[in-house]
Amino acid sequence: MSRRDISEFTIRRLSLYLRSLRELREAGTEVVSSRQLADGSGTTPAQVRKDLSLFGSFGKRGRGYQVRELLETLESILGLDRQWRVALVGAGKIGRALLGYADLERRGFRVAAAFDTDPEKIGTSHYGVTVRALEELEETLRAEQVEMGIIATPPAAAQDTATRLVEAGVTGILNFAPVKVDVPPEVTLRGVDVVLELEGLSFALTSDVAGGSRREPGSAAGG
Amino acid sequence: MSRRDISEFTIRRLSLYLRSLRELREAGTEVVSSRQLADGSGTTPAQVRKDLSLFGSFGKRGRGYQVRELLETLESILGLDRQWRVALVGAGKIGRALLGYADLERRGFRVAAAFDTDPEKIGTSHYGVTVRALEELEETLRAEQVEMGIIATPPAAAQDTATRLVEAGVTGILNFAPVKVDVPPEVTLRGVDVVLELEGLSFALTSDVAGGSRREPGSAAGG
DNA sequence: GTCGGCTTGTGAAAGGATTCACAAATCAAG
DNA sequence: CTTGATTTGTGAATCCTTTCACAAGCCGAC
Repeated sequence: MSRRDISEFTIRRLSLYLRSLRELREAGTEVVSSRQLADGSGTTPAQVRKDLSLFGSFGKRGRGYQVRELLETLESILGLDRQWRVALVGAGKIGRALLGYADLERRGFRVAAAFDTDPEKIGTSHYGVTVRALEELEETLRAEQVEMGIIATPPAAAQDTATRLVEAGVTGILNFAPVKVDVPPEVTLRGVDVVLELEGLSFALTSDVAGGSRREPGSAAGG
Repeated sequence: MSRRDISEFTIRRLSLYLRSLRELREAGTEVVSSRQLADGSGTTPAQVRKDLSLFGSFGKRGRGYQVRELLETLESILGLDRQWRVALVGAGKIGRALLGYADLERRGFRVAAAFDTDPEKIGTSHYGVTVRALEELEETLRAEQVEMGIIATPPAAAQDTATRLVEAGVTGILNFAPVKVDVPPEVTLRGVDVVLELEGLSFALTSDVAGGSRREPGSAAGG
C-alpha cells in the first residue's frame, strides 16, 4: 500500500481527525477511542480504524489511541511536520481575506509572496505581505522556494496563472477561481468554489420533500 | 429514482456542467456533446451521460445537447430558477469578502442580511448590506424569509450560530468555520475549509515520489 | 433513400469505499 | 490469576460509483 494508493477520501478524514485531536489536546485529554474520533469528525468508528490501519497500528486494543502520539503521527503522514511556503496570486477580496487568515500560518502554511497585476495594489502590504507585480512571479518563487500556489484571480486569468505557477516550480495548487484549470499530471490541484457549494444546498432544499439528509462524501460535513 | 437518491457526486458534477454550459452560451455555441462537457468539467463522456440520464433524456443521438435548453434544464434541476435569500453570520475578513463577491448575486444567491456581535461592526455597510446585531437574527430571518445561512464566525461560535440559524427556519447551511457543526437531519450542511484543502496538497506533495496525480473525487478538480 | 460517421441512453461489468463482524489484545476488579 | 468489559485491527461482505460496450437514433452527403 503505497501513499499513492490512498484515496482522497481518507486524506480528508485524516485532516478531520487531526482537527479533533488538536481540540482534545487543548482539553488535556490523553487517550481517545475510534468512537470518539468518529463522533468528532462525523464518521464511524470502523472508518476511523480502517483509515488509520492504512498507515500502521497506532492504538492499543481495549484502550484506544494516545492523543499526543496520534496527533504527531497524523501530522507526519500529512507532511505537516514542516513549514510550507505558499504563493498567493490575486490580491482582490478573497486574496486579502486569505492574507489575514491567521490559521494558515498557524497550521504551517506561510504565504511567502503575493502577486497582482493592478498597479494600485502592487506595493501595498497586507498583514505583513507585500503585493508584487505579476512579472516578478517566476523569479520570486524560485528565490523563495515556494512549492504551493493559491489562485485567487478572476476566472479569465486562472489558467494562465496556473501555467506560470507550474512553470515556476509549484507542484500543488489551490484554485478559488470558478473555472476549470488544467495542470500537468505531476501537479496536484484542488478547487474551492462557493457558488458550487451553494448550488448543492439549492438542490437539497429543492428536493420533493424539502430539506433532507443526503450522503455527503466530498466535503466532509461540518468542515 | 427520487431526487433523494441522487448522490452528491452527481450534483457537484451538474454544477460543473452548468459552468461549462454558461461559457458555451457566452461563446454562442448552440450544441454540445457529452465529450465536450466532459472535457470542460474534468470527467468522462459516459459519466456526463449517466448523470444526465438520472433526470431524463435531454440530448439527440448523433447530435448532442442544445446548450440553451440543457442549461435551463440543469438550472431547474438544481433549483436555480429562482432567487435564494441567504443570511451571513460573521462580518470578519471572510464574511466581508463574501459580501463583495458579486457572483453570489449573479448566480441567484442574495445576501439578505448580515450579522455580527462586534459593536464596531454593527451598523456598518459593505457592498450594500448592513451588519446587524446578532440578537436580531431570528426576527430578521423570518421577516426576510431567509432559507440559507453562511457561517463565517470564529470556530467557537459556529455551533451556536448553526443552532440559531436552524431555529430561525434555515434548512441549508454553508460552514466556513473549521470545526464540526451538528444540525438536525432535515437540514443540509456543507463545509469549506481552506486549511483542510492545503493539508491535502501537503500530503500529495509529501508522497514518496513527490507530487503526483491522485484521484480527486470530492472537490472537483479545477473548481 | 441509403450509407457512413457520430452520439446518446443504458444495462452489465468493474472498480472502490464503507460497513460488518470477530479474533486478539488490554485493563481493572476481585 | 481469572473474569468481564473494552477496544483495536482486519478480512469478508455490502454498498455505491464509475466505466464499458453496444443498440438505437440522428444527420449530412450523395
